[in-house]
Amino acid sequence: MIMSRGIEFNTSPNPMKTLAHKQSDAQPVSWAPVYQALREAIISHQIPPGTKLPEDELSSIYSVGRALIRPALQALAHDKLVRLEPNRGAFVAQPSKQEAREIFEARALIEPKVAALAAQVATPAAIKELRLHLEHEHSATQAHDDGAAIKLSAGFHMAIADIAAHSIFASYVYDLLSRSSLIVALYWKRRDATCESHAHHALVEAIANHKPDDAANLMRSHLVDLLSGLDLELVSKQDRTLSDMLRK
Amino acid sequence: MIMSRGIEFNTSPNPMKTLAHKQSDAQPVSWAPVYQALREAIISHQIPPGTKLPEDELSSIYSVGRALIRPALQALAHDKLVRLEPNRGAFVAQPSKQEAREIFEARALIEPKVAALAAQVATPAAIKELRLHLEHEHSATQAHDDGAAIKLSAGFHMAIADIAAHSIFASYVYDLLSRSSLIVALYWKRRDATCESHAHHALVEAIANHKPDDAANLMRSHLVDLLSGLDLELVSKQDRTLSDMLRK
DNA sequence: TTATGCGGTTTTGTCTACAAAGTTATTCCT
DNA sequence: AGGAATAACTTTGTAGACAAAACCGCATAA
Repeated sequence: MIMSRGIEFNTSPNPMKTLAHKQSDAQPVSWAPVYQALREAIISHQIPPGTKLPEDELSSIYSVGRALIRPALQALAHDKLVRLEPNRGAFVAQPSKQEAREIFEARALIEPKVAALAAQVATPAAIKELRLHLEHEHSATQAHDDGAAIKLSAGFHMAIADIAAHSIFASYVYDLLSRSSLIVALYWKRRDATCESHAHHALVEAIANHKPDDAANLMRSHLVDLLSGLDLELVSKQDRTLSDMLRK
Repeated sequence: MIMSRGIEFNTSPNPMKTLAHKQSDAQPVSWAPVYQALREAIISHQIPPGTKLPEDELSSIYSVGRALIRPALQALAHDKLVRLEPNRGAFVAQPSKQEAREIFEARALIEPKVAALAAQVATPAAIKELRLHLEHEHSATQAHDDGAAIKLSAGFHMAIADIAAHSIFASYVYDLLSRSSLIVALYWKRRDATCESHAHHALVEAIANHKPDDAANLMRSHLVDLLSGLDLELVSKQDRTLSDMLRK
């Protein structure tokens, strides 16, 4: 078993349990471990955007045949986490600034609605778990563990989507969050990530007190804050592709 | 070339042009013709929900190797149009009533926003095309061509999403519309589809006059109308799975 | 008569090999 | 010396074959 780069996966009976949060479209297929491992590695910034993902390299890393690598890459391509170029191979996606803006616009529409739903149906147990999540975030931020902080921040939003118990919205939130992770890797400019925890704290209170409107508004402003931490000033699409070509 | 069931596809340079409306995530891969043909067949109710899709049958129908069938089925599974059961095969998806409700809730959130966006940015050319679309719908309804009417009705919503020029929202609308097609196949109770064209007409006017709020409200009420045409009264999830087992 | 166990058949899952396309480096010509 | 064409190499795309799992029918026993 070759296990380089520190990427690991187990072949337990239910391989989808690998992730911290349950996957909305969990299909118990055999290439799931590869998919999950790669997805985790991309989302947690272990593999930077633009990295080439050669099939036989992955094949030897995970010690499975290429037949299991291909569907995993295809699934990641459908998630827009990798870009498949015919006869060229797979690369970790690099969302354009335009895409980044649109993703955050979509989040600004969907996540407030999800937060309101969560505030309506949250059980005491769910709220307790949410507070626990907040604790973890806080300790990760204090320990300056950037990787864990990023993952936990996304996990907080996923947890709210789980509470809302709406499979469609949840899958969209998962989709947008994973792509947001790529956006953060590319366009994050502010290094002081302290501003977030206060917003999360207020959100938990609104949800715990069953105030849907407050939760929605807090989520909306929180997303505006997040967006303001990105460097997305206008560049024309032509410039973007030109610089792409020059850089490459 | 074996072409049964009337399903056809061409292998033109850009196989994605087969569909009436451009696909948001158009990847110029070789299995695209199979994917498009199957997707079209499912959406247009040529293949009813629950139908098994054996790999080698599809392989002989489209006269391609199974290696091209598998990724196509996988992509359709990601779209939630087919369900992949390990070691069992692929089946056309059968959304539960719960899923159906959630899908229409998602549409009720996203499509009004998209309609408002379209009303803001619609060009005269786009409006003209929208009116043309309306004409086609009208003639299909008058000719009692149910299949065409269903497809054109969805096409109208897709056209609005195209005008809005927001790739994320557009892909979500496409996703929700294709799944709505399955829902209609399963749960449609009203056979008089005449009510729709008036709502579409009013929507076009709101978009043409650049009134985003009106467009959003019209879209919202239109979706409520559509939902009321479905038979989705409560059945407990336990009952649902039980009846599933009995029926199968 | 009904239920259970066994075996054949069908269908999916995976691997290996070959073909095609792309990329890179080298060489030759200007 | 610089640029273009060509050749070698690398990587992906596709087909075929084999193995494993599930399904169906039949026989046998309670």
